Amino acid sequence: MIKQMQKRTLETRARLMAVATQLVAQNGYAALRTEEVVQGAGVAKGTFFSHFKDKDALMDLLIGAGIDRHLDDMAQATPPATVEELVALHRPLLRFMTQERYVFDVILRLSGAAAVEEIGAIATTFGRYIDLTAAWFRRGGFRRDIPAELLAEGMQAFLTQVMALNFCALHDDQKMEARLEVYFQAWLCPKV
Amino acid sequence: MIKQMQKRTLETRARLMAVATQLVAQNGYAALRTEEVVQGAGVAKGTFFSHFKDKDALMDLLIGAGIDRHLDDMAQATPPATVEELVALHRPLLRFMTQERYVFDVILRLSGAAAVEEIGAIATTFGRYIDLTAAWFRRGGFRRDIPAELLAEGMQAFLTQVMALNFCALHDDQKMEARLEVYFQAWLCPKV
DNA sequence: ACATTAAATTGACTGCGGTCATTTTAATAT
DNA sequence: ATATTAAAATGACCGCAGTCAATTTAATGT
Repeated sequence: MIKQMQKRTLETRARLMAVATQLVAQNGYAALRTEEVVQGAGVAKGTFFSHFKDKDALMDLLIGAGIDRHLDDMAQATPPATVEELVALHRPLLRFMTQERYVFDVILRLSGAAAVEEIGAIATTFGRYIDLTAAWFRRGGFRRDIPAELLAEGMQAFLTQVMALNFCALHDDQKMEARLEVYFQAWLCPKV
Repeated sequence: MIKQMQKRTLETRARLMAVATQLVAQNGYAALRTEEVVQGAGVAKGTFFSHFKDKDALMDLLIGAGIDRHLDDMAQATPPATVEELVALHRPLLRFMTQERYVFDVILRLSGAAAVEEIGAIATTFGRYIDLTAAWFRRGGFRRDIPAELLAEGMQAFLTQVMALNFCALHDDQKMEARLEVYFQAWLCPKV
């Protein structure tokens, strides 16, 4: 049966993922070594790369899952009516994405799919983010002279900007959120 | 004399830079190998790393110089009065920054200084970009409800966004500029 | 049972960035 | 001239991601 072979494959992959998740929980993302993962899973180095294109592909899944959890929470919450609420809703996501410089780098690198066919986990979450925030804007309460999708894309741009600036000097959550609020205000509620 | 020692140091560094520049002109940024650079300069591997913290530090200088050349041109040009002119002014810079995926990655990684003390070449050019565009906005012609500096920072955010999206699917300058115009219009000339 | 075949796994090997104890160079003191 | 000393240069070495020809596993045909 083909099922059998697939089963072995899936088991190995699940084992690799489980070990990787465990190691990340222990030592963080940047410290993850493929060598440790394969040792923990009891397979050879090459097996790792027959399951994942490269280390980034694994990170894409791990970090993408993390982002997804936060988007779930955001989708669950009541839609924000003010910029303050909007910023507050972003806090956990922001914290997750900037927990390590390495994590942010990976997100930046993988936030756009390399090709149309193979859209990665992180790139998918960015699409989700656009959909989610666009839905908020369609409910009204913010500027209406441009499409909600465009508003959402701008959010993404400013989110990235704020996180990038955050790594410039000293890591300071307070500053990050303050800056985000300024950007969001200017983008979502222009007073011309 | 202390001068003598400094001279040797400067000569070696200049030789490394010259060889690196030459190699990049030949094969592009991503293909540069430190091994080739030191061989071309006639020094040992370790010498490279006593002159540059890491490979990124060299790239910072090379790419930073490239960006600076384009900023020189932009500063020379007559200040843009419309969004179309603004986008047109960005064309060469945009082309340079997206000539290689690797170049864009390096720019993203180094656009924020890691620490306050050591602001790199690329990070400096981003400061220059803010100053330049802020000066344009202070002349008027665009929205005035927020500080020119903030407007400029938004430009940077959208510029990054457009370049990132550019690497998502097929590389297409036309689309990149079109998208940039939409963003700039919405950011600089809100019609609320 | 046995042969065939395709997928899954293996691990020695490569490429390349980066390190560091050691050696060389050259400026200054005696 | 010679000793001293600090900077500069050296290159063997390391860590780690990623490769690939060879081997094992397991499903299918006869």
